[in-house]
Amino acid sequence: MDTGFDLREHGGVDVFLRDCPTRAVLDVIAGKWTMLVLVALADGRPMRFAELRRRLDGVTPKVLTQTLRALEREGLLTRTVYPTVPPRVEYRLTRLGQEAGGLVQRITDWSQANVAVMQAAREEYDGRAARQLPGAAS
Amino acid sequence: MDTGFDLREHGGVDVFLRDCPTRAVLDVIAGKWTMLVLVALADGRPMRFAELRRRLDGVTPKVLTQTLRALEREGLLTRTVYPTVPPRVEYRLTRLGQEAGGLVQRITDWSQANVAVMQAAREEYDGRAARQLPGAAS
DNA sequence: CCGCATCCTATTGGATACTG
DNA sequence: CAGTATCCAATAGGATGCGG
Repeated sequence: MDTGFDLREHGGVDVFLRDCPTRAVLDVIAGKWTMLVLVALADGRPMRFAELRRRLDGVTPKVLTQTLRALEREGLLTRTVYPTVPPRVEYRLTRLGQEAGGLVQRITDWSQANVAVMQAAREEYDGRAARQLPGAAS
Repeated sequence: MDTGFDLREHGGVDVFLRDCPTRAVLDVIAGKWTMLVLVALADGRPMRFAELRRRLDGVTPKVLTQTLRALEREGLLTRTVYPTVPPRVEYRLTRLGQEAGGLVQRITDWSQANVAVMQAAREEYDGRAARQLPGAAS
């Protein structure tokens, strides 16, 4: 179980070096749709491709597939094909995936609770920027 | 305080529509370095530009600036300039930012605890893929 | 129904050099 | 020290159409 990385060699738990394994995980969940998939499946209930596609409004099939494959590769998701006709494929988070989904859901819950605050911050920031760049027209 | 979005109009709390405000937040923290910045500053201690740059090994000044500005815009970070010479600029998470940082840190902690499992999953997945695409050479 | 193949664009991120 | 400016590369993401 050697991961080829020892935090102690690099001076502490909070150093973010180029080859830190945490980065690999972060890079995966940083995908545009990944966290949404994780939250959608966080409760452990399996879901079919089309259903996921509907819940993630705007995702194209290609990108959804890529996202699902990446999660499968990481061991967070299982893909089960039922050889029926028409074909039926179910996606379900593993135990590990559910843990991740739960953590991500905390973030989405938190952000929903603070949407208004952040929108206000954004507007104030943009307003300040606009005043400092007095622009040409009207 | 109207955000222009009412979840009830769209059929539930767990629908991820194109204009869902949660998406905006997710898009911000999904940046390649954003979560690392959030964790680095999660304890509330301010940090200077160069110090951050050292901790996020590999980040270029341009990208770090972009990341910091995005967080500032969202109201998660404050940028304080001390008009000394040489110049001194401190970055510090707001209360909101610290909350976010705490949540992200749970994810990084979790991923560090499960690095080995995920690496194993990755290798098994890749191995299976290699066996199914029997490749040309040797 | 699931999702791959192809092609294409846009955005992100990086390298390098330079400035207040 | 703390960035900005410029240019460039990578890749993520999207549109469309077909195949099992």
